Amino acid sequence: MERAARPAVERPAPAARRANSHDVMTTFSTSSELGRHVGQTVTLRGWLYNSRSSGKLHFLEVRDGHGIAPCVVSLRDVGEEAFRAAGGLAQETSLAVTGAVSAHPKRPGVFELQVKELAVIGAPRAPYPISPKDHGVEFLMDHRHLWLRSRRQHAITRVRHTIVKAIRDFFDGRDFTLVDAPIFTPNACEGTSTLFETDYHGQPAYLTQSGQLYMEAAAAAFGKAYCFGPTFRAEKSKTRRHLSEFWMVEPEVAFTDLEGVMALAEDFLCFIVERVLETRRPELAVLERDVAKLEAVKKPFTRMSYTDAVAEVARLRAERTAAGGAAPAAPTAPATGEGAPEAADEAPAVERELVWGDDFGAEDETLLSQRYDTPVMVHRYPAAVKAFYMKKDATDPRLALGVDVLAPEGYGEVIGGGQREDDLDVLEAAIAAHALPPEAFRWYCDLRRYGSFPHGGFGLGVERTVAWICKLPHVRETIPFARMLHRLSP
RNA sequence: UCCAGCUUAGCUCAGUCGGUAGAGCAGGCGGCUGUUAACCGCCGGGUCGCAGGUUCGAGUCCUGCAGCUGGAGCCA
Repeated sequence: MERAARPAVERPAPAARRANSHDVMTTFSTSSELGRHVGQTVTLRGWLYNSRSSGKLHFLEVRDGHGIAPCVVSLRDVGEEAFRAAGGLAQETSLAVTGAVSAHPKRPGVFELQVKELAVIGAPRAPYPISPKDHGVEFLMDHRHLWLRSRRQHAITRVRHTIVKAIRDFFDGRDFTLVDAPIFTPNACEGTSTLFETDYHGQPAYLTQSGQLYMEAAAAAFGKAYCFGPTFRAEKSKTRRHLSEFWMVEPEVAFTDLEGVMALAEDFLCFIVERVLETRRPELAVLERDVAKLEAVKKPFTRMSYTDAVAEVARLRAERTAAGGAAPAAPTAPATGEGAPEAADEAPAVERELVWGDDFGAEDETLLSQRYDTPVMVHRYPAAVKAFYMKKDATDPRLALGVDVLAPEGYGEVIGGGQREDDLDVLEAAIAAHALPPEAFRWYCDLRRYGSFPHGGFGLGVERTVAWICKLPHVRETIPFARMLHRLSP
């Protein structure tokens, strides 16, 4: 689909590089376009991903950023000197190979190059650290700058790209205006989470944990608005679902209610999944993702009140105990050549009874979300466990009009949101009840002071969404350079 | 912060009852005309995380520390 701009060094003359040119030797191509050049001679530039040899034949897998093309070097075609050189190339040598394109004799739909010329652009100065066998998580994360080259990481990153594009297309297509929220904030948006503190010209400032409050201001200005950017949490979380720096998209809509927010979240997730299925089948195949599970993500999603969910969790826990007491299976990815880390066995959690008023634990979310093929929308939580800005349910003031969307297959919360408190007096009382500094929220209260309006929105965590759609065991593989409790480099 | 597990070659791991270090990959050399993490033969490669203890003797047992991994809490 997208085609990268070609750097200047690749340029002979633009006209000579057109795919329809039958001009041999000057047609540059990419591995993903080889099928359009059968019978022609093209040049590929890339890196040696792996090679095998069979006496008078070398098989080079050339990785060019788009895909990996099999290239066959025959002693008969290139002569003894070039043949020997081709056999001695180290992994990740950058090179240019020129040859005729043909269909792969054994793999339908795969095209290979019968090499006539091979030029080394840059030979590695040391053996490439990531060999084609298994590696551990720590080693791979230490070499993240190189790990990105691997087939599996390439596939994940391209799915992430498509998800990010789908997010923008969805909101842009529905007349939302992009309103960027600040990264530096003077105080905790929600007053609860642990934030990263910085020195802002002599006064403390915090890295944002949410753009939501700013989006409420944007909703009053634009009707429908969203922000999309990095978000920071300083909690010392060490789990497969947490990063210190992650990306979040936060739409906010004027004149809507909880039902409207849920309908938007539902359409949004369906749009993202459909887009990935439309454009990233090859990448999902590399990841050995069961696409039937994604194809099942269709409207309507299961909607369940918190009160019903508590009963459901209690039932599921009892069922599990009866079935042998095993903890719910954690999401795992198939182990592949690049050493996909296996999820460790779940430690059985200390099981205290879940009573009405408690928030769900991670295990409860897993239990619930494994139960259904579609995401599950759990709504109307106890107000006591939710943020101060959530609007109370008029029919039961113990409840807040919030919703969490749990992704299927045990992935848990990918969206959190709801309807906001739009009554100035109630909001000011909530700020006082949470012991928050009223002056810091004066501008936020202004939104209710000058033409208040019912409104709501949600936040979607990009990395958790990528992990779910790719069925990855850990969010650290969903972002190019993860920032975690014990990971600040590369 | 708490709980559990792990730490042996560049990488992934094995190492029995406490008796003095082993495989695969990567690297080097050689072989093979359709390989798919190719395969076959040969070669080089070790401060067994660190500190202390028990013992005639510790990779192995004990104590402490460090690092990592997973989980809890918090959350997207």
